[in-house]
Amino acid sequence: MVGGEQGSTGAFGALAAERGRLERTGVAQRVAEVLRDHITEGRLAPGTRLSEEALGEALAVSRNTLREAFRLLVDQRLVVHELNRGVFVRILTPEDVDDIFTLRLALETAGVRAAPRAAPERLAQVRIALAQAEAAEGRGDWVAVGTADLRFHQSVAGLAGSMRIDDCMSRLLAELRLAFGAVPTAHGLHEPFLRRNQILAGLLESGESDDVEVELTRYLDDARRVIVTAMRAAGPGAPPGPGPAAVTSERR
Amino acid sequence: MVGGEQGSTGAFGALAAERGRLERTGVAQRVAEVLRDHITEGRLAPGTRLSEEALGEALAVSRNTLREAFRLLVDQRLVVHELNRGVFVRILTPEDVDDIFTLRLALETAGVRAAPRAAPERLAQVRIALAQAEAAEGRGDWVAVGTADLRFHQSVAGLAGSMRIDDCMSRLLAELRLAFGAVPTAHGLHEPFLRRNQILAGLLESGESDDVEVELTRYLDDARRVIVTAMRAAGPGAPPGPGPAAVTSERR
DNA sequence: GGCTAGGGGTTGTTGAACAATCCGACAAGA
DNA sequence: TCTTGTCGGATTGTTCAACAACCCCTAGCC
Repeated sequence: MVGGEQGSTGAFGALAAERGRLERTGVAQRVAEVLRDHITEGRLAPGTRLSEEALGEALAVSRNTLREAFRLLVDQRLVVHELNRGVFVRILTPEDVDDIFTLRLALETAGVRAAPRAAPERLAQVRIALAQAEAAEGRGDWVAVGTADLRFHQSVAGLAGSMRIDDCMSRLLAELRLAFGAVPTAHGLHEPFLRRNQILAGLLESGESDDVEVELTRYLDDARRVIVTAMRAAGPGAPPGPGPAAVTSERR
Repeated sequence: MVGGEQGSTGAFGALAAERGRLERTGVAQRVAEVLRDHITEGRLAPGTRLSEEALGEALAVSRNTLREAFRLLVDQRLVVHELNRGVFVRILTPEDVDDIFTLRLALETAGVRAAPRAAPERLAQVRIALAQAEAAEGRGDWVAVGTADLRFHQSVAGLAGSMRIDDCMSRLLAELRLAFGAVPTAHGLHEPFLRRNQILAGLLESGESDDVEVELTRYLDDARRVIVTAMRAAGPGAPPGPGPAAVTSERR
């Protein structure tokens, strides 16, 4: 997430890929990660207010550090900041989901278009994600299927070989996770899309660029529709997660 | 930039659109704007180190507020933050420019694809930007031509009608401005691309979707090549701007 | 020459304080 | 009853000062 490397891969190019892991993180970044996990896992319901004082005490960090963490989360669109009112866990509207899928289509299309010229590692990533999804399906672990599904699409966009596209995409998918709180993670929801992921992958390997594109467009269109209708059905005011968050108060 | 409105336009729907204007801005945001302008106009050369102490004194804001502003600039990728080392004005490598154009192609392609279904205001924006560029050309104001050119492409991507695509795109173009410091703003540079903007617009109006796409691809490919070669020619260590920045020290 | 230890300077983090702002509640008036 | 004005509590915005942690550079050592 830091991003500003100007690369000079020395003789240890293989190690260079691991750079990001030892990138030392300040307290603020770690706080942001904790909050991000809580949000994307639905433990902090959308609309929840994140009080500086309460959270600062709960996490044992100063207000200033917490505010720094908030800025990172605002950057990822997981929370919104309103002047003199504080920060709130983002509420995704159906219109947001619509918008997200528009951008998603653009990014993934860029990926499949570049597929014939893509680096072998990138294609491998696609296969790996698909395999993970299938394995999770075998175990009946549907939340893992969901994760693998996101990773699959992340790597499809990754075929473009562009750092910025990767970035955009992961940001987008994190945001999309916010909507998953509204749609129950069920068998029937993921199963058909897993099949279509396999179809997509197959088309990708066979190099039928145009076919992949039309299938991808249909795929995303259907997925969008499923999520939007699920959101509309669940309706506002009914975030299904059991709300154990005592640290924070609701939005008005 | 705040973004989290969930609309309930009452009887004053017309006014609701103006909401964003009274969105008050904190000191940090204004500081960030000042710095952004200085950077994009080349008054702060890439690689310049932005010392918290020096800048805080120069702008008469506290270190904490300044750090808040830095976060916003990091978000826009205009500066990079290195832990325990500080923030530096971003140095764009040719690889970065390459990457930027990959994403740019994806976004603008999304725009032209949606052109047939685009809202009339969006199409109007394209025409306006083009007209502005032509007017600036008539005046011989080549920096204005450059600005209008960016706005033109921004509105092309805008045809997709997606808030997030607009966002991505403006972010991208701000970043691209960083590279413009390395390429002299000259007649010969902009003039051919202005012509091709006109061609693009013409194709857009006539609805020849496929033709627009291939022309756009060629266009961006050429533009990328021009900028990259210009950067390579200027080479590292020769940022052409006269460096009046006494507030800050160079990077090592 | 190459390596280690130390020092100067910068950033990271904290805590406290005050000002600005928002929100809800209460009261006064039509 | 409904609207409007005003007040007070609570939260955020901003600043300041201090210390710890860290990086880079240099001096000295082998």
